[in-house]
Order: sequence, then C-alpha cells, then structure tokens
Amino acid sequence: MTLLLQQNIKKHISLSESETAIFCGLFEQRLIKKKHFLLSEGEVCRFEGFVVKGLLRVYHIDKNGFEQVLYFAIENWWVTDIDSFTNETPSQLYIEALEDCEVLLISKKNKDFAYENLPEIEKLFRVMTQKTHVALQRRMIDNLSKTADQRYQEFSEKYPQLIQRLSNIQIAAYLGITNVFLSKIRKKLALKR
Amino acid sequence: MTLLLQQNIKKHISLSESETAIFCGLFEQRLIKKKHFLLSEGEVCRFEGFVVKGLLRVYHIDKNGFEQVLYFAIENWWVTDIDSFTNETPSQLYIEALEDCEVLLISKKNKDFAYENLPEIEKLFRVMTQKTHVALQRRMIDNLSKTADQRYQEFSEKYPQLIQRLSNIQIAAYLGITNVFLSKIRKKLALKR
DNA sequence: CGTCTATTTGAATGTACTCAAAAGCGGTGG
DNA sequence: CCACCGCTTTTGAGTACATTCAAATAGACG
Repeated sequence: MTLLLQQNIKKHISLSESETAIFCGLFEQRLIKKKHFLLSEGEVCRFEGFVVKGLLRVYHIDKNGFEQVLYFAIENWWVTDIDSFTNETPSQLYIEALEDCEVLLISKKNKDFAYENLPEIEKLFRVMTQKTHVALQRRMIDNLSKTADQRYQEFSEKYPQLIQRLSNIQIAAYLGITNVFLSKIRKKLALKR
Repeated sequence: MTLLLQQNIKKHISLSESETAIFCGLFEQRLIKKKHFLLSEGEVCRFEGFVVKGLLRVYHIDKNGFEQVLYFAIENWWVTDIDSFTNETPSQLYIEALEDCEVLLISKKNKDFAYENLPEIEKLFRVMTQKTHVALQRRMIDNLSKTADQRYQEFSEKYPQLIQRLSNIQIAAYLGITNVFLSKIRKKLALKR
C-alpha cells in the first residue's frame, strides 16, 4: 500500500527501514470515487495527501463563477491546500477526483510528530515546498509572457501522460483560457502538421 | 542597523535577547546604489537578504528579451532567488536596486548554522516560505482570471506605498502588460472619476 | 436508443499589443 | 539658471489574441 510512498521518500532523503515504516504508519488510506471531493471551499484542510492512484484537480471558483485550476495531482504527487492546512483556516479551494483515486493522508498532528521524531522529514517537506514554489514561479512567468498557444504546447510536451487523461475543459481551466478557444488552438495546430 | 530585522523576526517567532543577537550577527550589511545589481543571471545566489532600506526588483528576461518582474522588495521584505540559493545552481534572475538600498545578507552556511543552533529559526523560514507560496498562488489565480485593468486596480489598492515609488514600466512588467497599455488603462480610470 | 456532456465551428466583440510619433520631465553640464 | 539630452509617458492607428454567444456535431453512458 505504501510502496509508492516509500519510493517517493527515497528520492529525496535517506531513511532507515524502521524510520520509513514509522513514517508510513502515520498515513491513513482514503479511497475517493470520481467526481467526489477530497476538500471543499469553506472546510479546513486537515491533511496533506500523497496520490497512490488516480487523478485529482485542485481549483478555485472566482466571483464570476469561473473555475481556475491551480494544479493537477496524479500518482506520486502530493496534494493539499497548504494555506488552510498550516494555518487551520477555511479553504478557498476545491480538491476533486477526476478519476477513482487512492490517496494516503497525513494529519497535522502526525506530521508534527514526524518533524519531532524523524529529523530528515523536515528536509523532505522543505525540499518539496521549494520545488513546488520554483515551479509555480516559472508558471507565473510563462503565464505573463506567453500566448495560450505556446502554453498549451509546452504543457503537452511537459506532461504528455497527463494531457491524455484530461478533458479540454480541465486543460483550459489550467491554462487560463476558455475551452472554446482551446479547441480552436488544437485545430490550428493539427492543420500545421 | 538590525533593528528592523529584529522587529520582523518578533512578528513570527519568539526568540530570547541573546538568541536574537546571535541570529542578527549572522548577517552582513550591504549597500547597493540605484541601478546596481545584487544578483545577475548566471551567478549562483549566495545569500538570502532582508531589506532595511530602499527598493529592489526581482525579474527574469525571457527569450524574446522581455522583462518579467517576479516581485518587488521594499523595507521589511526578504529577497533572494530561492531556487539558486538552495540548490546552488546558476540563477535565471536579476535582482536590481531601483533606489539606493541597504540590505542585510545571510549566507547559506550561516543560515544552516542558525537552523542547527536556533530551532525557532526553522519555523521562521518555514512560515515565510509558506506565506510567499500562498501569495504566489493567489497571484497566479488573479493573472489567469482577471483583466489587466482589474489587476492594476487591485495592485494599487494592495500596495499604495509601492505604486508611488515605481515607474509605469516597472508596474507593467509586474502586471504582465506593456507600459503603453498601462498608460491607456490609467487614462481610462482617471476619466471615470 | 435517448440523454447528457464535451467538442467544434462561425460571427461579432473585447482585450491587449506593435509601431510610430509627440509631449513631458529630470538631471547634467556649461 | 537655462539648454539640452535621455528616458518615461501619452496618444493614435492598425493588428493580433482571446472571449462571448449560439448552434451544430460528436461521444459517453445508462
């Protein structure tokens, strides 16, 4: 059950067998069916999650009713609302399963326990947070400086496995364009080849 | 010299007098004249900086030669290229003084020393990183869902003190629009009142 | 098979950019 | 103190990028 999680940890830090076992023991398995929610706006996010199987999207609904996708999470990715989780404030985000999912959840209490008893874990999360931050910074720059056209092509090249599992509507909400316009972009690109 | 830094720390964590003194002692003062650089593309960022006085901009130049401002840092803000600093890789960013500046710099070595000897410091940086991340996430959403018009108004309302010290060119590079277009937005808004 | 949702297409509109030129403004040297 | 230079801001015209709305088509699923 926690095999994928163990491999994920090993990529970043070195933990002994027993430490790994302790850490993995702090997680709770959770199965979510397609179209169901792991988190809804207004709730406090009580977990940090590791995706073992499936696909989720993390999104926000703005005051005009439009959905903005912050990111997608598939196997081997982490998922949470870091703001709500750390500050224990109501979330402004939704986390929805786009496929049937298996997720491993760790509570704040258990994470703090890990911080205190497994010093390397601190590093694990620090590194992860940094990577996420840098990725977000890059995406910021891209969104400011590139056309939807370029962003779509780069997204397809970077996450080919993800594209196949997403509808145009989801991709468009991630790129910050309408699904109608995405359809036109795809047509234009298809003609070019 | 480190008074502002001390106040900044107190907002997030509680350190004893002596601990504060030790921590502040790990910083080195640096004066930068207007139009000079604290960091240039290609260099490894060897510091994390706290701005005591002045105004800096952190930006990236894309392959078409356009400058994208990631953020501005004024008094009481921190400034670094977190990617380059933590991974000791060449930076893709520039950090330039837009006014004469006084900055307090801490090296990686000294920061690690602080982590080991002043446990609360870990928390300080964790909290800061998180706040930055959440702010960036919000900005991401705004950029995806709002017009330049709205983004400009919100930026002016959120950072009125900053707006006054920035040229249109800088503001435009932050908002992801041309300075020509910003000028037109300002005219339109002025007429409305 | 019917229903529901996703995708495509076209026309009209709005948002933002490019290019070029003029006007404004600040600093520097004579 | 003024004249000049360089940089910023403004303005206008033409164009490119992206959205809205509406309708047609295609797919997915019970």
